[in-house]
Amino acid sequence: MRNKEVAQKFYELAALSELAGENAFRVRAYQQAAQAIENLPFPIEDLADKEQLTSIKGIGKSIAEKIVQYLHTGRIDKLEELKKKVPESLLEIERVPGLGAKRAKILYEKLGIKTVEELKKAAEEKKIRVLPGFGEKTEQKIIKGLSEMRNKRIERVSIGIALPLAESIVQELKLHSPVEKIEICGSIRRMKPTIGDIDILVVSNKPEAVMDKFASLDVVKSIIVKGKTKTSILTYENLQVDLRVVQKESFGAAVQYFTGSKQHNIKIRELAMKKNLKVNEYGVFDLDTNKRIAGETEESVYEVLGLQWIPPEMREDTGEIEVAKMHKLPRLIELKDIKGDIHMHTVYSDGANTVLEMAQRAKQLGRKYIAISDHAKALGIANGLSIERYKKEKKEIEMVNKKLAPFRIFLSTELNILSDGSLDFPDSELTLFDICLAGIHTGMNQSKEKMTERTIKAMSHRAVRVIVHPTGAVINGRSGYELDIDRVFEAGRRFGTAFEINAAPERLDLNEINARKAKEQYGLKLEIGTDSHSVESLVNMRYGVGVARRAWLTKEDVINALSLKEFEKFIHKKIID
DNA sequence: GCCGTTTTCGGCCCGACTGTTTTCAGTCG
Repeated sequence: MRNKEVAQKFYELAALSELAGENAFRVRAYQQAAQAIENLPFPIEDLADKEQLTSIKGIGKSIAEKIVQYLHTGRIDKLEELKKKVPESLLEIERVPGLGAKRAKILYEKLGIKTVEELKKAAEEKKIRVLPGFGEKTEQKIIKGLSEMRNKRIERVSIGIALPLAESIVQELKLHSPVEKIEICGSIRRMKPTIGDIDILVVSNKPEAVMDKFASLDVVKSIIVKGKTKTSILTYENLQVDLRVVQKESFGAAVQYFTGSKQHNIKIRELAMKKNLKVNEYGVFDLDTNKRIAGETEESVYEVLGLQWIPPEMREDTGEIEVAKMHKLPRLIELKDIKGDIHMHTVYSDGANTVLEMAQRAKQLGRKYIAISDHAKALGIANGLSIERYKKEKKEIEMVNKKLAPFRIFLSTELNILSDGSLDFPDSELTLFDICLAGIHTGMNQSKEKMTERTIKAMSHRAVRVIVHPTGAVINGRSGYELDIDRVFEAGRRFGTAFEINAAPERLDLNEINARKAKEQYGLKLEIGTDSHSVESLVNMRYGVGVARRAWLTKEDVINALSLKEFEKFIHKKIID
């Protein structure tokens, strides 16, 4: 699958075209094509082979040709031409705050500046202020921007960090400042696995007091700007938090606007235009009368556009607007639909808490059942269990079950899919377990063919019901095993295997694209598990549910949303038949 | 360069802010 790689080329093409001063709409076309390719749920090579690239929205004849050329030859003529016209290193100059394509171009043409080093030198020698469209302030801003770039973080922050931080800020403001309404927006509200910055909206009759409180919170490392309607701060995690005060009658429109995604909002505004309406962060306006016709609530914004209210997690312009037009959006799974958590560890292997402690906390969180799935013996590093130790654990579970009934604990195991696809124990011994999970923990660098084969072989064991963290991807870390996910899903359909959405915020694997594909293209069931190694992580379920919602899943798609009774039926099915 | 329940040509999302101008371009989200 080369989608990411191809998309990258078109982002590059867009950026260089812009620097070369090409038609702005062509630049946008390249960007949109890049985004469309990035979000494809299947390899772009497949469509290229079938000569159906233009069936993708945003890809026409010209871009299709470029894709084909790139896939076959590894190059795009147009891109090479552009590179001759404008140095690639200008892309870095564009990233300096305050500079964009236009100014980078002027700097290059008038002063021959190609690198950030040259830029710094020219700014310090006061050579920039005399250029057309530049001035002393811009020059100062460049110098400041260059020094800030150096200590700026490069990666986005995990939602596991950003969401609790945002919640604590909201909590403080609610308790200690005069807020009437408050809402976390942006990518956090959409439950994206990684977050660039935090956006919070507030309605208040004393905005200054809210701003003052916000700017003096303990989490604030520095204040970026503090104005009447907007204050931006930097936290110690180097995360920017923007707080905006809006009018009550515009709150819904502002929440909609600042929730995004950008692509979703562009589509929304295009749709509005066709209806002779205008959507902005203040409301929806009739273009003839210039009157506001909606905006106090988010629902009203969607309603006047003839749309069903769209859950934030779906707002990525991947078809949600079209479905909302027909009022046929699925009823997405919610945290409260989750009845069990079947992936967690105890002190028996590498966990920090006992069976009883894990069970009590899970029960407190509203789960009706859990499965303890300690590591199996091949994972020595995690104190993996022998069959004898699992038998001991089983006795303990039986005792705790009596104590906590009707809450129910199942004995599970996280088996290792060994390098040849075999498991830690022979099938005859796997009957000890109520349900078996299996995952790859070693030999992650095998070829795509081998990784795919061993995963499928593991799935063929009748006791194995769930493949955990199926692609091995880690957020901001490794990108996942080489794996033919389509073959794995196809086999999953044959064997009745469920696939995990690992809810640990550093994993979130399957991701939304694969989870959605598993459901829509293969009709598979998913499992959402916290993979908890302590009682504290059991609350991570919400991140997994976030991914599930981004994948358009309903509670019917998720096995641990089954009631205790139904779940028991599920786990016995394969072993008995 | 793409696209069409008004269009195969003429459009293509919106507003704030800043700094540079003397009415606006560039950048940003």
